[in-house]
Amino acid sequence: MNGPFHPSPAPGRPRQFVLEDVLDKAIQRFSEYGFNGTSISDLNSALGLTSGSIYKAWNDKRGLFLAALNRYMDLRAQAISELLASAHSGRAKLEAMLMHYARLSSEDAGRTGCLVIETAAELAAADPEIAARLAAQRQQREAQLCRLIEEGQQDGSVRKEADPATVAKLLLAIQQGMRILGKTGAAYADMQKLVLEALRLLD
Amino acid sequence: MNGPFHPSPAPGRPRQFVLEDVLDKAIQRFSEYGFNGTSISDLNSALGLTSGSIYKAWNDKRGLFLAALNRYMDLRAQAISELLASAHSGRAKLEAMLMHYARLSSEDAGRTGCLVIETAAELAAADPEIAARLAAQRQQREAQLCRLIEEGQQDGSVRKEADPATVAKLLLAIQQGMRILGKTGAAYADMQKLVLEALRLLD
DNA sequence: TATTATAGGAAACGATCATTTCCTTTTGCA
DNA sequence: TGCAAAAGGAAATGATCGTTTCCTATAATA
Repeated sequence: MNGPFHPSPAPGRPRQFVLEDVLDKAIQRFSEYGFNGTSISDLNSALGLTSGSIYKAWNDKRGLFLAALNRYMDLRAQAISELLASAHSGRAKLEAMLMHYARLSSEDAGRTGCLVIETAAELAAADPEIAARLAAQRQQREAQLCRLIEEGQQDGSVRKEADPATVAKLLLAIQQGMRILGKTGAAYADMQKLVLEALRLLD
Repeated sequence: MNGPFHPSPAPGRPRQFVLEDVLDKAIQRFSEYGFNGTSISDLNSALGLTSGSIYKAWNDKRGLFLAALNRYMDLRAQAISELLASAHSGRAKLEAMLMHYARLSSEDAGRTGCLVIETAAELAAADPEIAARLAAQRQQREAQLCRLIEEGQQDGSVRKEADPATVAKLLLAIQQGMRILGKTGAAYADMQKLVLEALRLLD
């Protein structure tokens, strides 16, 4: 009956913050300092919430982290989708995607880092459930790249001799590698040149 | 007078463990679980040392971590040096180096991960001194790759039109990207194919 | 206006953290 | 054989951790 746009509000006092806004702050904090490097006390100031509110909303610290990780993955996938919509060949889409990563990996955004990579580095060995989540998302990203390469091979913008699955892995490695470079500082101009060089893989 | 090979031992009870052996265990532990994910209690069991011995040898947890990080960097640089010595063109050296990374990034070794990348992801924002150390080591690695590319351009094994500094950054990104792929599981055969594809950047 | 349901938030909880203390053990040397 | 010096190791320290408790505040509803 009640859709999300004319909701009858849940009983009781309504939440006084916007979940998504707080998750964005959590993404920033966890990306820079990691899960274990962020205490609840840190989160109290970073999110502007007391422990009570955090635990009511997400059960525990790990629950908040998972919510932030999921939102991060969603946001990034959505940004890529929009990017791809405005490019009109397999190669143009791959170029747009790589240039997007050049921007993400440069300057301040680069130093903030990628929450997925931070999580893989910090928690893959310690938390099998999170590791499985990361593996699944990587598989999706790899498949997406593979489709774009095949699209490029069909429209003639990508060389036909390339093995799509292998090039997809390689491009994914380049994307993630740029993110690591960004953690210790990368100039946008350098990352752009790097991407232009990487595009030779499609010729 | 006394060289390191016929030392008059330091006064007092001699250390009952080999520093390097313990550091290797610390490298393993920190690579998998990170600095903040490893407690002194964890180290007691992982290293087989009590807290007293750890603190006498390295002052504190961070001191042990820095010693492990330095040893890790040294070991890896040494392995690469040996690899390069047995290759005889710029391209062959770059190929050997990339194939070395394919091995490091695959299977169990890949899941263990790279301590440098783990540290960049976890501590670059929180510890400026460590961040500077990482930036310096990255600069060295980049310069080494750059020299190998230039060597290849001179011996004709690498295309002369490539900008060595840019290709160096790109190869470094590929190496580090492979390491991230390895954290969520990578087959050696796939990483090998990835490297062969990447070598097209040198044509 | 009273009730019910949930959020906000301060304070307290036990557990675990990194580190230190202090005593024992092992070495070289007088 | 006793002393100085440094390592090994158990136990204790204070701080901080994640989490819970409990009370207040704010909403819809009867």
